[in-house]
Amino acid sequence: MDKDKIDKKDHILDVAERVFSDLGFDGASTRTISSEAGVNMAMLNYYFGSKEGLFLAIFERKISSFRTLLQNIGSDDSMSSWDKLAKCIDNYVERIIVNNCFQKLINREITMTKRWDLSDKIVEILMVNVFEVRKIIEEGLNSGNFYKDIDIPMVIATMFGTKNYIINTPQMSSLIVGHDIRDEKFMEEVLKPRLKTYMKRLLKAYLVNENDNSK
Amino acid sequence: MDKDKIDKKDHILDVAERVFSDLGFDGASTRTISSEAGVNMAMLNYYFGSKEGLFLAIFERKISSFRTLLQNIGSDDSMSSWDKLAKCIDNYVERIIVNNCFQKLINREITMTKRWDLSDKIVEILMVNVFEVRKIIEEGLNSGNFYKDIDIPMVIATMFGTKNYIINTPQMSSLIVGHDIRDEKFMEEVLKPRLKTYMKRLLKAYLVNENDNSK
DNA sequence: CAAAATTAATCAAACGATTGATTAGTGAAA
DNA sequence: TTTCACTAATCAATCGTTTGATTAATTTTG
Repeated sequence: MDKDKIDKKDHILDVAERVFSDLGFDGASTRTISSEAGVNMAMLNYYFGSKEGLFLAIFERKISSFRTLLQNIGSDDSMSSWDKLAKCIDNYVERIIVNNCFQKLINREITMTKRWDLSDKIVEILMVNVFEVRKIIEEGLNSGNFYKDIDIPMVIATMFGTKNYIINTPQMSSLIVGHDIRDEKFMEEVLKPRLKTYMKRLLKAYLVNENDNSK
Repeated sequence: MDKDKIDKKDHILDVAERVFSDLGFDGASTRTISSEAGVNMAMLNYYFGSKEGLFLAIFERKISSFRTLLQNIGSDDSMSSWDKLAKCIDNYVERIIVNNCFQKLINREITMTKRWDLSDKIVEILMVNVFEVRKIIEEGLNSGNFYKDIDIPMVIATMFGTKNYIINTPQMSSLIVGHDIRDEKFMEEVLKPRLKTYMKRLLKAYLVNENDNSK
Protein backbone atom coordinates (compact mmCIF):
# COMPACT_ATOMS: atom_id res chain seq x y z
CA MET A 1 0.00 0.00 0.00
CA ASP A 2 0.93 3.65 -0.34
CA LYS A 3 0.48 4.20 3.38
CA ASP A 4 2.92 1.48 4.30
CA LYS A 5 5.49 2.85 1.92
CA ILE A 6 5.25 6.33 3.43
CA ASP A 7 5.44 4.90 6.92
CA LYS A 8 8.51 2.92 5.99
CA LYS A 9 10.25 5.88 4.39
CA ASP A 10 9.37 7.93 7.44
CA HIS A 11 10.78 5.28 9.70
CA ILE A 12 14.02 5.21 7.74
CA LEU A 13 14.22 9.00 8.01
CA ASP A 14 13.65 8.82 11.76
CA VAL A 15 16.44 6.32 12.23
CA ALA A 16 18.79 8.04 9.77
CA GLU A 17 18.30 11.34 11.56
CA ARG A 18 19.36 9.79 14.82
CA VAL A 19 22.32 7.88 13.38
CA PHE A 20 23.56 10.90 11.42
CA SER A 21 23.38 13.06 14.51
CA ASP A 22 25.31 10.48 16.51
CA LEU A 23 28.03 9.68 14.00
CA GLY A 24 28.08 12.53 11.50
CA PHE A 25 27.56 12.26 7.78
CA ASP A 26 30.80 10.42 7.09
CA GLY A 27 30.73 8.36 10.26
CA ALA A 28 27.25 7.01 9.62
CA SER A 29 27.55 4.24 7.05
CA THR A 30 24.67 3.12 4.91
CA ARG A 31 25.09 -0.31 6.47
CA THR A 32 24.64 1.06 9.98
CA ILE A 33 21.59 3.10 9.03
CA SER A 34 19.89 0.29 7.16
CA SER A 35 20.55 -2.31 9.83
CA GLU A 36 19.32 -0.02 12.61
CA ALA A 37 16.23 0.73 10.59
CA GLY A 38 15.73 -2.97 9.94
CA VAL A 39 15.69 -2.61 6.17
CA ASN A 40 17.90 -3.83 3.41
CA MET A 41 20.84 -1.67 2.46
CA ALA A 42 19.66 -1.25 -1.11
CA MET A 43 16.44 0.30 0.12
CA LEU A 44 18.23 3.51 0.96
CA ASN A 45 19.33 3.93 -2.64
CA TYR A 46 16.02 2.68 -3.90
CA TYR A 47 14.07 5.29 -1.94
CA PHE A 48 16.46 8.22 -1.75
CA GLY A 49 18.87 7.70 -4.64
CA SER A 50 22.03 8.11 -2.60
CA LYS A 51 23.39 8.69 0.87
CA GLU A 52 23.36 12.42 0.26
CA GLY A 53 19.80 12.18 -1.04
CA LEU A 54 18.82 10.54 2.23
CA PHE A 55 20.52 13.30 4.16
CA LEU A 56 18.69 15.97 2.18
CA ALA A 57 15.38 14.20 2.66
CA ILE A 58 15.78 14.53 6.43
CA PHE A 59 16.07 18.28 6.07
CA GLU A 60 13.19 18.60 3.63
CA ARG A 61 10.94 16.90 6.13
CA LYS A 62 11.93 19.24 8.94
CA ILE A 63 11.64 22.52 7.08
CA SER A 64 7.87 22.62 7.04
CA SER A 65 7.41 22.04 10.76
CA PHE A 66 9.98 24.71 11.51
CA ARG A 67 8.18 27.27 9.41
CA THR A 68 4.79 26.67 10.96
CA LEU A 69 6.18 26.84 14.49
CA LEU A 70 7.63 30.24 13.76
CA GLN A 71 4.40 31.84 12.72
CA ASN A 72 3.18 32.06 16.30
CA ILE A 73 6.22 33.92 17.58
CA GLY A 74 6.40 37.68 17.98
CA SER A 75 3.09 38.57 16.37
CA ASP A 76 1.30 39.21 19.64
CA ASP A 77 0.89 42.95 20.18
CA SER A 78 -0.56 42.66 23.65
CA MET A 79 2.79 41.83 25.26
CA SER A 80 5.76 43.97 26.26
CA SER A 81 9.10 43.47 24.51
CA TRP A 82 10.57 41.74 27.49
CA ASP A 83 7.60 39.43 27.90
CA LYS A 84 7.89 38.50 24.25
CA LEU A 85 11.55 37.73 24.61
CA ALA A 86 10.87 35.76 27.78
CA LYS A 87 8.25 33.78 25.93
CA CYS A 88 10.76 33.24 23.13
CA ILE A 89 13.26 31.83 25.60
CA ASP A 90 10.68 29.53 27.16
CA ASN A 91 9.65 28.36 23.73
CA TYR A 92 13.13 27.44 22.56
CA VAL A 93 14.15 25.79 25.79
CA GLU A 94 10.97 23.78 25.73
CA ARG A 95 11.76 22.48 22.29
CA ILE A 96 15.22 21.35 23.30
CA ILE A 97 14.32 17.72 23.85
CA VAL A 98 12.06 17.33 20.84
CA ASN A 99 14.57 18.44 18.28
CA ASN A 100 17.93 17.94 19.94
CA CYS A 101 19.04 15.25 17.50
CA PHE A 102 18.26 17.49 14.59
CA GLN A 103 19.89 20.51 16.17
CA LYS A 104 23.09 18.58 16.71
CA LEU A 105 22.98 17.33 13.15
CA ILE A 106 22.57 20.85 11.81
CA ASN A 107 25.26 22.36 13.96
CA ARG A 108 27.80 19.79 12.95
CA GLU A 109 27.25 19.83 9.21
CA ILE A 110 26.98 23.60 9.04
CA THR A 111 30.63 23.84 10.06
CA MET A 112 31.76 21.75 7.07
CA THR A 113 32.25 24.80 4.89
CA LYS A 114 34.44 23.11 2.34
CA ARG A 115 32.10 20.30 1.61
CA TRP A 116 28.95 21.44 -0.13
CA ASP A 117 26.40 24.18 -0.71
CA LEU A 118 23.92 22.56 1.64
CA SER A 119 25.06 24.76 4.50
CA ASP A 120 23.57 27.78 2.75
CA LYS A 121 20.21 26.06 2.84
CA ILE A 122 20.57 25.31 6.53
CA VAL A 123 21.59 28.89 7.28
CA GLU A 124 18.56 30.20 5.47
CA ILE A 125 16.25 28.09 7.60
CA LEU A 126 17.88 29.02 10.87
CA MET A 127 18.06 32.72 10.12
CA VAL A 128 14.30 32.93 10.14
CA ASN A 129 14.42 32.18 13.86
CA VAL A 130 17.19 34.66 14.43
CA PHE A 131 15.45 37.54 12.68
CA GLU A 132 12.35 36.92 14.73
CA VAL A 133 14.29 37.28 17.95
CA ARG A 134 16.19 40.29 16.69
CA LYS A 135 12.98 42.05 15.78
CA ILE A 136 11.74 41.69 19.33
CA ILE A 137 14.93 42.99 20.88
CA GLU A 138 15.07 45.96 18.50
CA GLU A 139 11.51 46.71 19.44
CA GLY A 140 12.45 46.79 23.10
CA LEU A 141 15.37 49.02 22.31
CA ASN A 142 13.34 51.52 20.34
CA SER A 143 10.54 51.63 22.88
CA GLY A 144 12.99 52.46 25.67
CA ASN A 145 12.36 49.31 27.63
CA PHE A 146 15.91 48.07 27.10
CA TYR A 147 19.23 49.81 27.62
CA LYS A 148 20.36 51.95 24.71
CA ASP A 149 23.85 50.54 24.42
CA ILE A 150 23.11 46.82 24.30
CA ASP A 151 24.82 44.63 21.71
CA ILE A 152 21.96 42.87 19.97
CA PRO A 153 23.95 40.42 17.83
CA MET A 154 25.86 39.30 20.88
CA VAL A 155 22.68 38.80 22.87
CA ILE A 156 21.43 36.56 20.09
CA ALA A 157 24.69 34.64 20.15
CA THR A 158 24.28 34.13 23.89
CA MET A 159 20.69 32.95 23.57
CA PHE A 160 21.36 30.35 20.94
CA GLY A 161 24.94 29.65 21.98
CA THR A 162 24.17 28.81 25.59
CA LYS A 163 21.40 26.43 24.62
CA ASN A 164 23.46 24.86 21.84
CA TYR A 165 26.40 24.35 24.15
CA ILE A 166 24.32 22.41 26.62
CA ILE A 167 22.52 20.17 24.18
CA ASN A 168 25.30 19.71 21.63
CA THR A 169 27.95 18.66 24.09
CA PRO A 170 26.05 16.57 26.65
CA GLN A 171 29.21 14.87 27.88
CA MET A 172 30.67 18.24 28.79
CA SER A 173 27.54 19.80 30.21
CA SER A 174 26.71 16.68 32.20
CA LEU A 175 30.03 16.98 33.98
CA ILE A 176 29.54 20.71 34.50
CA VAL A 177 25.99 20.38 35.82
CA GLY A 178 26.83 17.29 37.84
CA HIS A 179 24.10 15.08 36.45
CA ASP A 180 23.55 13.19 33.19
CA ILE A 181 21.54 15.66 31.15
CA ARG A 182 20.53 12.92 28.76
CA ASP A 183 18.37 11.56 31.54
CA GLU A 184 14.95 12.56 30.28
CA LYS A 185 13.41 12.98 33.71
CA PHE A 186 16.21 15.23 34.87
CA MET A 187 16.09 17.24 31.67
CA GLU A 188 12.34 17.73 31.91
CA GLU A 189 11.96 18.43 35.62
CA VAL A 190 15.24 20.09 36.53
CA LEU A 191 17.33 21.36 33.65
CA LYS A 192 14.61 22.87 31.48
CA PRO A 193 13.08 25.10 34.17
CA ARG A 194 16.54 25.89 35.48
CA LEU A 195 17.73 26.98 32.04
CA LYS A 196 14.60 29.06 31.53
CA THR A 197 15.06 30.83 34.85
CA TYR A 198 18.73 31.42 34.23
CA MET A 199 18.40 32.71 30.69
CA LYS A 200 15.67 35.14 31.63
CA ARG A 201 17.49 36.48 34.64
CA LEU A 202 20.77 36.75 32.76
CA LEU A 203 19.30 38.66 29.85
CA LYS A 204 17.06 40.77 32.05
CA ALA A 205 20.06 41.89 34.07
CA TYR A 206 21.78 42.89 30.86
CA LEU A 207 18.85 44.33 28.93
CA VAL A 208 16.19 45.78 31.15
CA ASN A 209 16.30 49.07 33.02
CA GLU A 210 14.26 48.11 36.04
CA ASN A 211 16.28 46.01 38.44
CA ASP A 212 13.83 43.43 39.63
CA ASN A 213 15.85 40.42 40.62
CA SER A 214 13.24 39.14 43.03
CA LYS A 215 11.44 36.24 41.48
CA MET B 1 68.67 15.80 13.10
CA ASP B 2 66.48 16.13 16.17
CA LYS B 3 65.58 19.68 15.24
CA ASP B 4 64.56 18.67 11.76
CA LYS B 5 62.42 15.89 13.10
CA ILE B 6 60.56 18.21 15.43
CA ASP B 7 60.07 20.73 12.65
CA LYS B 8 58.72 18.01 10.41
CA LYS B 9 56.33 16.73 13.03
CA ASP B 10 55.18 20.26 13.67
CA HIS B 11 54.65 20.81 9.97
CA ILE B 12 52.55 17.67 9.74
CA LEU B 13 50.51 18.83 12.72
CA ASP B 14 49.95 22.22 11.10
CA VAL B 15 48.71 20.69 7.86
CA ALA B 16 46.65 18.00 9.59
CA GLU B 17 44.95 20.61 11.75
CA ARG B 18 43.84 22.53 8.68
CA VAL B 19 42.70 19.44 6.77
CA PHE B 20 40.82 18.04 9.77
CA SER B 21 39.10 21.39 10.23
CA ASP B 22 37.99 21.51 6.62
CA LEU B 23 36.87 17.93 6.18
CA GLY B 24 36.22 16.55 9.66
CA PHE B 25 37.88 13.55 11.25
CA ASP B 26 36.27 10.99 8.98
CA GLY B 27 36.37 13.13 5.87
CA ALA B 28 40.08 13.76 6.14
CA SER B 29 41.93 10.68 4.91
CA THR B 30 45.49 9.91 5.89
CA ARG B 31 46.38 10.05 2.21
CA THR B 32 45.04 13.58 1.85
CA ILE B 33 46.87 14.75 4.95
CA SER B 34 50.17 13.18 4.01
CA SER B 35 50.10 14.37 0.42
CA GLU B 36 49.22 17.92 1.47
CA ALA B 37 52.02 17.83 3.99
CA GLY B 38 54.37 16.43 1.36
CA VAL B 39 55.34 13.38 3.36
CA ASN B 40 54.93 9.67 2.95
CA MET B 41 51.72 8.20 4.26
CA ALA B 42 53.49 5.85 6.61
CA MET B 43 55.09 8.81 8.36
CA LEU B 44 51.83 9.61 10.06
CA ASN B 45 51.77 6.21 11.71
CA TYR B 46 55.50 6.33 12.28
CA TYR B 47 55.28 9.58 14.20
CA PHE B 48 51.83 9.44 15.77
CA GLY B 49 50.93 5.76 15.83
CA SER B 50 47.53 6.15 14.27
CA LYS B 51 45.11 8.62 12.75
CA GLU B 52 43.53 9.09 16.15
CA GLY B 53 46.96 9.62 17.67
CA LEU B 54 47.62 12.34 15.14
CA PHE B 55 44.32 13.95 16.00
CA LEU B 56 45.04 13.90 19.71
CA ALA B 57 48.55 15.24 19.14
CA ILE B 58 47.07 18.29 17.45
CA PHE B 59 44.85 18.66 20.43
CA GLU B 60 47.45 18.36 23.11
CA ARG B 61 49.72 20.85 21.38
CA LYS B 62 47.04 23.53 21.31
CA ILE B 63 45.52 23.08 24.71
CA SER B 64 48.47 22.67 27.00
CA SER B 65 49.74 26.24 26.85
CA PHE B 66 46.32 27.69 27.52
CA ARG B 67 45.86 25.38 30.46
CA THR B 68 48.92 26.71 32.23
CA LEU B 69 47.79 30.25 31.46
CA LEU B 70 44.45 29.66 33.15
CA GLN B 71 46.06 28.06 36.16
CA ASN B 72 48.33 31.04 36.56
CA ILE B 73 45.36 33.40 36.61
CA GLY B 74 43.46 31.24 39.09
CA SER B 75 46.32 31.07 41.55
CA ASP B 76 47.01 34.79 41.50
CA ASP B 77 45.92 36.01 44.92
CA SER B 78 46.41 39.67 44.17
CA MET B 79 43.25 39.88 42.03
CA SER B 80 39.58 39.92 42.94
CA SER B 81 37.35 37.11 41.74
CA TRP B 82 35.74 39.31 39.18
CA ASP B 83 39.03 40.58 37.85
CA LYS B 84 40.21 37.01 37.50
CA LEU B 85 37.11 36.06 35.56
CA ALA B 86 37.40 39.16 33.40
CA LYS B 87 40.97 38.27 32.62
CA CYS B 88 39.85 34.73 31.80
CA ILE B 89 37.33 36.08 29.33
CA ASP B 90 39.88 38.35 27.68
CA ASN B 91 42.41 35.57 27.30
CA TYR B 92 39.83 33.10 26.13
CA VAL B 93 38.42 35.39 23.45
CA GLU B 94 41.88 36.46 22.39
CA ARG B 95 43.19 32.97 22.09
CA ILE B 96 40.32 30.91 20.80
CA ILE B 97 39.55 33.27 17.97
CA VAL B 98 43.09 32.97 16.71
CA ASN B 99 42.62 29.22 16.57
CA ASN B 100 39.07 29.29 15.31
CA CYS B 101 39.47 26.51 12.76
CA PHE B 102 40.79 24.32 15.53
CA GLN B 103 37.83 25.23 17.70
CA LYS B 104 35.45 24.20 14.94
CA LEU B 105 37.29 20.93 14.61
CA ILE B 106 36.87 20.16 18.29
CA ASN B 107 33.24 21.08 18.41
CA ARG B 108 32.35 18.99 15.41
CA GLU B 109 33.94 15.81 16.68
CA ILE B 110 32.75 16.15 20.26
CA THR B 111 29.11 16.16 19.22
CA MET B 112 29.37 12.63 17.82
CA THR B 113 28.06 11.04 20.98
CA LYS B 114 28.38 7.45 19.86
CA ARG B 115 32.10 7.62 19.31
CA TRP B 116 33.19 7.43 22.91
CA ASP B 117 36.80 6.53 22.35
CA LEU B 118 37.64 9.80 20.65
CA SER B 119 35.23 12.28 22.23
CA ASP B 120 35.92 11.09 25.76
CA LYS B 121 39.55 12.03 25.40
CA ILE B 122 38.59 15.45 24.08
CA VAL B 123 36.17 15.98 26.95
CA GLU B 124 38.79 15.01 29.47
CA ILE B 125 41.25 17.58 28.16
CA LEU B 126 38.66 20.35 27.81
CA MET B 127 37.23 19.83 31.27
CA VAL B 128 40.49 20.91 32.86
CA ASN B 129 39.87 24.39 31.49
CA VAL B 130 36.25 24.34 32.57
CA PHE B 131 37.12 23.40 36.13
CA GLU B 132 39.63 26.19 36.25
CA VAL B 133 36.93 28.74 35.37
CA ARG B 134 34.48 27.16 37.78
CA LYS B 135 36.97 27.41 40.60
CA ILE B 136 37.22 31.15 40.05
CA ILE B 137 33.46 31.65 40.03
CA GLU B 138 32.99 29.52 43.15
CA GLU B 139 35.63 31.59 44.83
CA GLY B 140 33.71 34.76 44.03
CA LEU B 141 30.55 33.17 45.34
CA ASN B 142 32.08 32.08 48.62
CA SER B 143 33.83 35.39 49.20
CA GLY B 144 30.56 37.29 48.79
CA ASN B 145 31.62 39.18 45.71
CA PHE B 146 29.00 37.46 43.56
CA TYR B 147 25.30 36.95 44.12
CA LYS B 148 24.42 33.95 46.26
CA ASP B 149 21.86 32.46 43.92
CA ILE B 150 23.80 32.41 40.69
CA ASP B 151 23.77 29.30 38.51
CA ILE B 152 27.44 28.51 37.97
CA PRO B 153 27.09 25.70 35.42
CA MET B 154 24.85 27.91 33.31
CA VAL B 155 27.32 30.78 33.46
CA ILE B 156 29.99 28.45 32.15
CA ALA B 157 27.65 27.33 29.38
CA THR B 158 27.10 30.96 28.43
CA MET B 159 30.80 31.76 28.42
CA PHE B 160 31.79 28.90 26.17
CA GLY B 161 28.51 28.71 24.27
CA THR B 162 28.38 32.32 23.16
CA LYS B 163 31.90 32.21 21.81
CA ASN B 164 31.35 28.83 20.16
CA TYR B 165 28.22 30.02 18.45
CA ILE B 166 30.02 32.93 16.84
CA ILE B 167 33.08 30.99 15.80
CA ASN B 168 31.51 27.71 14.75
CA THR B 169 28.77 29.14 12.56
CA PRO B 170 30.45 32.05 10.76
CA GLN B 171 27.82 32.07 8.03
CA MET B 172 25.16 32.63 10.66
CA SER B 173 27.01 35.09 12.83
CA SER B 174 28.18 37.09 9.83
CA LEU B 175 24.57 37.68 8.89
CA ILE B 176 23.68 38.54 12.48
CA VAL B 177 26.57 40.92 13.00
CA GLY B 178 26.21 42.41 9.52
CA HIS B 179 29.80 41.84 8.43
CA ASP B 180 31.86 38.85 7.32
CA ILE B 181 33.46 37.73 10.56
CA ARG B 182 36.00 35.66 8.62
CA ASP B 183 37.56 38.94 7.56
CA GLU B 184 40.66 38.92 9.71
CA LYS B 185 40.89 42.70 10.03
CA PHE B 186 37.29 42.98 11.17
CA MET B 187 37.71 40.11 13.57
CA GLU B 188 40.82 41.59 15.11
CA GLU B 189 39.83 45.23 15.31
CA VAL B 190 36.08 45.08 15.80
CA LEU B 191 34.67 41.75 16.85
CA LYS B 192 37.23 40.68 19.41
CA PRO B 193 37.08 43.84 21.56
CA ARG B 194 33.34 43.92 21.10
CA LEU B 195 32.94 40.35 22.29
CA LYS B 196 35.19 41.00 25.26
CA THR B 197 33.25 44.09 26.28
CA TYR B 198 29.94 42.35 25.86
CA MET B 199 30.86 39.20 27.75
CA LYS B 200 32.21 41.12 30.69
CA ARG B 201 29.25 43.44 30.94
CA LEU B 202 26.78 40.59 30.53
CA LEU B 203 28.32 38.45 33.22
CA LYS B 204 28.97 41.39 35.53
CA ALA B 205 25.32 42.35 35.38
CA TYR B 206 24.41 38.80 36.34
CA LEU B 207 27.10 38.01 38.84
CA VAL B 208 28.32 41.06 40.68
CA ASN B 209 26.52 42.90 43.46
CA GLU B 210 27.63 46.41 42.65
CA ASN B 211 25.53 47.83 39.83
CA ASP B 212 27.94 49.80 37.78
CA ASN B 213 26.59 49.78 34.26
CA SER B 214 28.13 53.12 33.39
CA LYS B 215 31.08 52.37 31.15
C1' DC C 1 -13.98 -13.80 -12.81
C1' DA C 2 -9.50 -15.76 -13.71
C1' DA C 3 -5.27 -15.91 -16.05
C1' DA C 4 -1.58 -13.33 -17.80
C1' DA C 5 1.29 -9.35 -17.96
C1' DT C 6 3.29 -5.60 -15.64
C1' DT C 7 5.06 -3.04 -11.87
C1' DA C 8 6.86 -2.26 -7.26
C1' DA C 9 9.32 -3.84 -3.28
C1' DT C 10 12.84 -6.42 -1.37
C1' DC C 11 16.84 -9.22 -0.95
C1' DA C 12 21.67 -11.42 -0.89
C1' DA C 13 25.72 -10.87 -3.18
C1' DA C 14 29.20 -8.55 -5.22
C1' DC C 15 31.25 -4.40 -7.37
C1' DG C 16 35.33 -1.16 -7.60
C1' DA C 17 37.18 2.26 -4.85
C1' DT C 18 39.12 3.93 -0.69
C1' DT C 19 40.11 3.51 4.02
C1' DG C 20 43.89 3.15 8.00
C1' DA C 21 47.60 0.43 8.85
C1' DT C 22 51.66 -2.59 8.06
C1' DT C 23 55.43 -4.59 5.83
C1' DA C 24 60.00 -5.20 3.77
C1' DG C 25 63.50 -2.79 2.18
C1' DT C 26 66.59 1.53 1.16
C1' DG C 27 70.27 4.54 2.28
C1' DA C 28 72.59 7.57 5.29
C1' DA C 29 74.33 8.69 9.82
C1' DA C 30 76.45 7.33 14.19
C1' DT D 1 77.47 -2.62 12.15
C1' DT D 2 73.67 -0.91 14.21
C1' DT D 3 70.35 2.58 14.40
C1' DC D 4 67.34 5.69 12.46
C1' DA D 5 64.39 8.28 9.07
C1' DC D 6 62.07 7.19 5.26
C1' DT D 7 59.73 4.98 1.11
C1' DA D 8 57.06 1.99 -2.11
C1' DA D 9 54.18 -1.68 -2.08
C1' DT D 10 50.68 -4.02 -0.03
C1' DC D 11 47.34 -5.58 3.53
C1' DA D 12 42.57 -6.63 5.13
C1' DA D 13 38.59 -4.07 6.07
C1' DT D 14 35.04 -1.07 4.94
C1' DC D 15 32.94 2.24 2.08
C1' DG D 16 28.65 3.60 -1.10
C1' DT D 17 26.54 1.67 -4.76
C1' DT D 18 24.84 -1.68 -8.24
C1' DT D 19 23.33 -5.91 -9.71
C1' DG D 20 20.24 -9.93 -10.91
C1' DA D 21 16.92 -12.63 -8.91
C1' DT D 22 12.71 -13.25 -6.15
C1' DT D 23 8.44 -12.11 -4.11
C1' DA D 24 4.22 -9.28 -3.62
C1' DA D 25 0.97 -6.33 -5.47
C1' DT D 26 -1.48 -4.23 -9.24
C1' DT D 27 -3.26 -3.85 -13.81
C1' DT D 28 -4.52 -5.65 -18.13
C1' DT D 29 -6.52 -8.95 -20.89
C1' DG D 30 -9.63 -12.65 -22.45
